[in-house]
Amino acid sequence: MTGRQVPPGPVGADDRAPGTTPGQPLPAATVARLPGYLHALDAVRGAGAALVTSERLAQAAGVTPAQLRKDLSFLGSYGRRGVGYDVDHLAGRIAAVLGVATTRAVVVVGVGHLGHALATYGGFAERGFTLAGLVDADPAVIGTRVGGLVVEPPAALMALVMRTGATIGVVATPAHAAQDAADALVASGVTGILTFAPRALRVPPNVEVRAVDVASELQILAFHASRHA
Amino acid sequence: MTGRQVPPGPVGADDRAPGTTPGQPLPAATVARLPGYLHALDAVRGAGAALVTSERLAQAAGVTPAQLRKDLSFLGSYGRRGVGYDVDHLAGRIAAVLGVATTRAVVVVGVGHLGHALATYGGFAERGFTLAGLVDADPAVIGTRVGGLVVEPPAALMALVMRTGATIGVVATPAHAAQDAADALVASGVTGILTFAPRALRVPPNVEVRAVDVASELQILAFHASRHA
DNA sequence: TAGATTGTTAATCGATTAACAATC
DNA sequence: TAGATTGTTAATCGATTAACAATC
Repeated sequence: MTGRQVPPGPVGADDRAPGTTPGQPLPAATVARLPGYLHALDAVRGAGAALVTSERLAQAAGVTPAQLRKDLSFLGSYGRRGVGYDVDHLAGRIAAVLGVATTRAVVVVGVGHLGHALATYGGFAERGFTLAGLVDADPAVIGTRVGGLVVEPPAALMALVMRTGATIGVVATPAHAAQDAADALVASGVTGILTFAPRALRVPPNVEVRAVDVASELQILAFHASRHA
Repeated sequence: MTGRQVPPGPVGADDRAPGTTPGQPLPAATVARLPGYLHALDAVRGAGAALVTSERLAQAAGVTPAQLRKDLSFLGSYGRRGVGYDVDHLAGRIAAVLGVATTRAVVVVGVGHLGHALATYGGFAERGFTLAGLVDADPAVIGTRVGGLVVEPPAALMALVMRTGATIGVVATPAHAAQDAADALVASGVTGILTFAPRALRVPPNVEVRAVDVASELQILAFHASRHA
C-alpha cells in the first residue's frame, strides 16, 4: 500500500524506524562477527573511552574499518559522521540484536572436566548469560556442587529448563551420549545447542546447533602448519 | 573406534606423493570442511563399506553431494565415475592434504579443568594427533600427572617442543595469561595455536591462530533463539 | 568553516548450486 | 551395452573491499 519506491531525487533521507529490529535479514557472516564487536566495545569502554571510531574499534576486533562499518550499517545508523560511535549506545544495540540485552539462562549437560570448566568459567555473566543448571548421568556426580550449582540427574532436565527459562543448552558429554543429551534438551524446549562432542547431532529444524570440534580445529591448523614448516 | 589408516600402497590411478601441495590453492572454506569429510569417512568405514558415493558421504558429513564433489575436485580426481570413492584411499588423500598423514604432536598450556579435559580426551590419536606435553604455571599443578603426562613448568616449554617436535600449541589458560602463553609457544617454534581464551592474540604472521570462544558461540545461538522463540 | 568520519555504493572476489558431459 | 556417478562448467549467490558523497 504505502509506496515503497524511492523518488529519484536527493537521496540520503533515513526513514528507517530506529530502535526496532532491522527489516532486512542480517548476513550470517555479519552475525558471526557481532560478538567480537561487542567484546571489542567492552575493551574500549574499559579503556575509558565514551566514543570510538570505526578505525579504532575495527582494530580492536581484528577486522577492517570498511567491514566494521558495513556490518554495523545492517543494524541501522548508529554512528555520527565526523565523530564516531557512542560506545554504550552501540553496545546496547548490538546486544539487543544478538538477543543478549537481557540475561539468558544456559544449562549444561555433562559435568566431566569440560562441563566443570564451563561451570567455573567466570566470563558468562558479562557476556549476557547465566549458568542455570548442570545435569549429569553419573550417580557419583549427581548431587555434587560445581560452580555454585548442584548437579542434577537427567530426569530433572525438563523441570530445570522450565523453571529457569533456559533457551540454550550445552552438550559436554562423551561422544556416545551426545545424541541422547541433545534429544533431552530438545524435548525440554531449548532452541539452541552448543555441542563439544565430535558427532553430528540430529535435531528438528527449529533448533539451532553449533558444534565445536577440537580435533577438527587442530586439523585445520595442521593444514597450515604443513605448508609453512 | 577404528584407527585412522595411513594411505595404503598405490591404489588410485594418479597418486601424487603424500604430503605434496596441490597445484591450485585450496579455498579456505574447503579446507575447513575436510576434517568433517575425514570424520565421515571413518564412520562409513566403521559401517563396513569399502566404497562410498558422494551422495552417501555428503549425507554423513552434512553437506550436499555437489559441494562434496566440488571440494574433492580441488584435491584431484580420486573417485571413479559410475562407482564412487575408495574409502581408504580418499581418507588417505585427505589426511595427507591436511597434514595429518603422520601423527602430529600437540602441547597444551594451561592445565585447569579445560586443559584436563583436553588431556584426557581419548579421540586425538585417531584424528592424527598425540598429546606431547602439558605446561602450567601453578606450582601446585606442576609435577602432577594428568592423562599419563607430568605437568611441566613454563620454563620447560621450549625444550618440550623441541624434544617432541610439536608444531601446534593449545592455549587453555585464563584470559589474562593467554598472550604470555601464546608468546611462549611462538618462541618455542610452534606454527599453529588453538586458543580457548576470549582474547585476541598477537602473533607473527607466520603463525596461524584459531580461536574458540564459548561466549561468542552462545551469543550467535542467542541471536537465532531470539528470532525463533 | 575545515577537518573528520560515517553510511552507502559499486566493483571485486570467493563460494555455492545446478546441470550435464565424460566415463567407469 | 545400459545405468550410475563423477568431475567440471556455468550461473547464481553472498561477502568483502575500496572509494567517496553525505554530514557531523
